Amino acid sequence: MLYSIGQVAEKLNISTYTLRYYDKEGLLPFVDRNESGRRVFKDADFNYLETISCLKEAGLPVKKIANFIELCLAGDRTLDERYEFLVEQETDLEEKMATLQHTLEYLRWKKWYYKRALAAGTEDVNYIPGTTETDPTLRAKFEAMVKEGANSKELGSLEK
Amino acid sequence: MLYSIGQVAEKLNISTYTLRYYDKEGLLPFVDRNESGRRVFKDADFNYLETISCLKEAGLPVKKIANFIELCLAGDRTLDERYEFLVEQETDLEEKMATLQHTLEYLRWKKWYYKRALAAGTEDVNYIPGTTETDPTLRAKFEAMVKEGANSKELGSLEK
DNA sequence: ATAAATGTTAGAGCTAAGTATAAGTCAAGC
DNA sequence: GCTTGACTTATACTTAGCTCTAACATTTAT
Repeated sequence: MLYSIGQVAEKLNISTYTLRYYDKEGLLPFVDRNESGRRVFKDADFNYLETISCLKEAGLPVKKIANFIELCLAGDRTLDERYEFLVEQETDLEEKMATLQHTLEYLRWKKWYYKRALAAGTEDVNYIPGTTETDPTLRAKFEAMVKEGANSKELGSLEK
Repeated sequence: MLYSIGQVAEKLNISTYTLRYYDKEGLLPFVDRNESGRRVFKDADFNYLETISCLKEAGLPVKKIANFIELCLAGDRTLDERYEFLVEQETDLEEKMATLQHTLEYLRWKKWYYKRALAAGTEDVNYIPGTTETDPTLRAKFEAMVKEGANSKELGSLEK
């Protein structure tokens, strides 16, 4: 089964512009051309396209992805390099997810903060009396509540 | 306690250029100026700066963050809007983390794929014999191995 | 009191990742 | 045989988020 650039674009939900851009940047050296110079994608190419999409999702710049694809086409002598590359990406992504987890916890704490303020009708309930600074004991209270109430009614009341 | 733009930049590990850029984009309307027009940050501002950094971490564009900061300065009448904003960001981030989890799983699968290839000295062990296409039963084998071997020696052998 | 450091603004420049345009080629349907 | 639509290349434009420069002011240390 063979595919034109337009068909691939549609399948992957990206534009033909993007695909040509990727090709120019060296992400698609495996794509064949027909007699009149048009790109012809084959089924096997979708494996590469999946890898490209995954590495993009992981946040890698196009040049690094091009690099990896190059290694893939270079044959068995680059197997170890490819493995090390993946180990590195795994580590980076794990770190990224850990910081996103902290970000998420911050958002939840702020949600709780505003829920409290909404209940009182004013943000003042979260401030040190007489100031406009957040009561520094408040976050600890929130954390305690999350900890004990995980999966219970306590947490349920945090949700919508 | 008061801080110059340079001191804040150092604390936050960002450049003064970036801070001025943020100010220009409306992220820092709470920052005061002294008689000669220089920015003067106060302790209370670090709460906002923490929020800004969190929202950046979550991947929000600068304009949306400026929007939220504006709501914060508008007083209690925007409490509900701020709460809804946070709910939306929480949802978006949860979705983002779910797709990153898939990405991570793909990276681990590929790591396993290359570990197999390395052990054999050639990628051919992963192909349908005679072709250059990946054996389609392979990923299921990997998934099964992950599932049963979670936290055991099986998984340990996947690591370095 | 003078040099060095730090600040100010306006505006130019840079990088990444597309996105669009122009001018042309090619294959299919009427 | 001619129009339509999908393709080709090269090149220009766009957006986001900085990053830097220039020209000038102010503050700090010697």
